Amino acid sequence: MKLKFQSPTGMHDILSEEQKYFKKIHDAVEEVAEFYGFKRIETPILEETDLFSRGIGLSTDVVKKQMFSFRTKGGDHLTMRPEGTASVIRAYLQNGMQSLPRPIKLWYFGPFFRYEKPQAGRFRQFWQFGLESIGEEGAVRDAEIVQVLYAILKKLRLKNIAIEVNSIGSKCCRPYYRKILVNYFKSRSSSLCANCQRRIKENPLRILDCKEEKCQRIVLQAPQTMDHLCRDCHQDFKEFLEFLDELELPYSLNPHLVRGLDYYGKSVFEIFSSSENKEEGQEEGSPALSKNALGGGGRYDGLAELLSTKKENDTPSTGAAMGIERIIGAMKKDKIKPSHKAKPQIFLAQLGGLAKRKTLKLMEEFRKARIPVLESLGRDSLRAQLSAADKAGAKYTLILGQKEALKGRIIIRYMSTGKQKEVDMEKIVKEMKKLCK
RNA sequence: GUGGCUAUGGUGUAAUGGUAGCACUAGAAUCUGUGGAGUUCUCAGAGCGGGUUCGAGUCCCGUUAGCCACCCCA
Repeated sequence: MKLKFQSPTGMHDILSEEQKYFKKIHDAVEEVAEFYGFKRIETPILEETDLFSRGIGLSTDVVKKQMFSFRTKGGDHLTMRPEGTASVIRAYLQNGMQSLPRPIKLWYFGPFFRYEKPQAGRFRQFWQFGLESIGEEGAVRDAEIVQVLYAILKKLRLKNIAIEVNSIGSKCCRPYYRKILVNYFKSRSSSLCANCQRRIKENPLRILDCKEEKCQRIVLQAPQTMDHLCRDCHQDFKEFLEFLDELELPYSLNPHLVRGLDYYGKSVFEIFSSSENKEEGQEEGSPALSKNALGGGGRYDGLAELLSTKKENDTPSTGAAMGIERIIGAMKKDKIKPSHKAKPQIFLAQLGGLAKRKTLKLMEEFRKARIPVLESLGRDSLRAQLSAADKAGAKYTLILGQKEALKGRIIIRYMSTGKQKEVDMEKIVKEMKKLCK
């Protein structure tokens, strides 16, 4: 098929089938987040490039090679947002939310952009929702975020949700731990994959997350962050786990969990949906259980300060984000159908110019009465209209012909039996309201 | 950024290198005021560019896109 135009690589139209899933997820997020006191915020899709490069970290993949950046005619450097947290903190600072009672709890839902090679569950334009809880420290806020994410997934009836948690320490202990880790890896660098040998310098924490088998073996023996936390961070993490226990959340410790964005510190977590791999056709040796990251988050205490020119008060914050398309993927694997709206049961058919004019007006009356109706105003033959009504699965067809229009009457046709009756035009909306109950 | 697989109407598919066919969908007629079946008709196809060959949907190369894996992440 040759098309003159095609959507850009990794960017897709979201058609009505998919919209049902989006709506279902959006509604679940809205309901749960609002219940927990989060307020909706929507930030621009474009931001100054520096907001991300400073906020997310210059050495991260996201900033180094995944941003859609460009220069405006006026010379500004803008970037299509690759994630939400930096924007939300910018909005917090710009709108003087420092003067609001803490914590400031916000949620968002929208499209994000990363220049990557698309594959399963990974697109260049993708949708996320996120939660940010700004201005209060304490593990209870981290636990609350996890709880809200979990509640949303549960509301969507997802099964097999797993949460992995870790603490990567903060300013006070991470540098020290990093040094120990570097030493450890250096002494064994010959057994690491090429990638990880490079990482020793650039981002040693990420080695913990490497999937190469030989690296995994080294990582197993590596010093763990948890053993090198300062007292503060240790206490904080302990409390975090206690809250999770109390909430009876299905979490497990993953000492190798590190997040890809620089602003994280202390508690971090990721949420997975695992599902049995039972695709049609025989899969060649794929694992019986596939684990899919739906989202993740953690604490980012220093970000507000980093993004501000003034001296900010301490703004300890925590948050998380989840990928909509990935949740949809998990829903499909779990065979969860998005509830679809009841289909309209009424079809309006018309014959002749006068009737056509009246039909358009009649539609408006049905709309005001909140009764959905279908039509086929473009077709003139009654046969074609009835056929369309049938295909649409209408229960009743209202037939307004020239004769009826002149008399101020209209015909109700019961599609299953073929019986018809004529009623006054004025009473039709009321009548149908009764029938459709 | 690296690698693997794939590419035929709107959709799903078929054709030892030799006339691009089928099904569904859509539109219409049969029936100019009455749907569901039948019949008939219509719209509509090789991603793009090269090469091999008398001849390419089929083989080769390139390219683009899609899917998948690595990487990274949501």
